[in-house]
Amino acid sequence: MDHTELEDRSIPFLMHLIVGRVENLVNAWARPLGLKIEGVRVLFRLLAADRTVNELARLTGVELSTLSRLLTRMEGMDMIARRRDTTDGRSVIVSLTEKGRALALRHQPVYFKDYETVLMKGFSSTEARQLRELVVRMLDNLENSEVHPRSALEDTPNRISA
Amino acid sequence: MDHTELEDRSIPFLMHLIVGRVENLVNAWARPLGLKIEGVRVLFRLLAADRTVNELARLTGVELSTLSRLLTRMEGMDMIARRRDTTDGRSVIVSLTEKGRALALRHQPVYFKDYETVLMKGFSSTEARQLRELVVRMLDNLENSEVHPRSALEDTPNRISA
DNA sequence: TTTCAATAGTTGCGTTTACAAGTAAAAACG
DNA sequence: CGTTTTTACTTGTAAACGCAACTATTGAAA
Repeated sequence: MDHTELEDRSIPFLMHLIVGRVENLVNAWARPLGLKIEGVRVLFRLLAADRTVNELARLTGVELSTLSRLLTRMEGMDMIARRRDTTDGRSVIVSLTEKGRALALRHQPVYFKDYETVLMKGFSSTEARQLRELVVRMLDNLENSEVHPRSALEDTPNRISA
Repeated sequence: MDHTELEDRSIPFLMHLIVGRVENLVNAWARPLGLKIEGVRVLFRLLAADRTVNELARLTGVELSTLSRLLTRMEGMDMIARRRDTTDGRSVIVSLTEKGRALALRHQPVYFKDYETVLMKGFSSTEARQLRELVVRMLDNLENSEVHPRSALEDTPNRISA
């Protein structure tokens, strides 16, 4: 697709396209492992430390119920293990199995570099730095603006039937 | 969530978070209309011109079968109409109904501005321009790099059982 | 032509998703 | 303490997703 054809050149839409394509690439890459991008994120995240399900959800951006079922699958593939926290019986601690750790260790170094490399090909180090800064600020904006844009209804004088 | 906690500050992941949050906001905004973000995109896109299903898919980034079913729903809500192309019997031309056009016209001006405004709050015009340029270049990189990063399997000396 | 291939769109189907409801443990309250 | 609320996670359910298979039309090949 030639994006120059796109009339909608808004930042959110362009970013949507970029993210979608990266996810497709990563999903294809991770298919032989039986994972999709969320699973890959979980795997790599657990390299740094064991995590509760809640922490994992927060850190990977995966919805909680989705994550719970993903963990069940990854458990079945012997990549991760769940154990109940002994000090807080509500929490479940997720950790890598030996197999999961080997997998993560083997692929992590390549993974992050590869995708950022493709994405930011031809970027000067200054541009790369600027981009990262701007992206972080956008995320800040989203999190600090508790005030949502007005809804389609508030915006609408006469009610539209669903 | 405080993104400063995130260890993974890679551009793809940060963009993933941003896009996800924007989609949630837009979905909430569009719920009273019976639409989600893809439907909103279709609606606004059709303001400029009638389109075939294929064109719409390409222009909105929605997968074809998903789009087909979305169109059926939007047809049921009397927002769009489908008619077969008389010059090419394979194509279906999608257009706005009167109701759909009114809806799109009412909301479009507000919509784009609102979300870009939230996202890029506090950005100087220079920063905004830089961001747009960098984003477009990332999209270019994805589309020109036909060479995918090597797959997890090629990368893996000993095969991992699925 | 007749046949074969390519394009456009829809639908069948198994998987995944997200919201909400459910279970269970801990914390807060009185 | 007993009661209520909050927190952590899982599961039920209906809807949505994407791949692949299918139908139909057009284009190319021989």
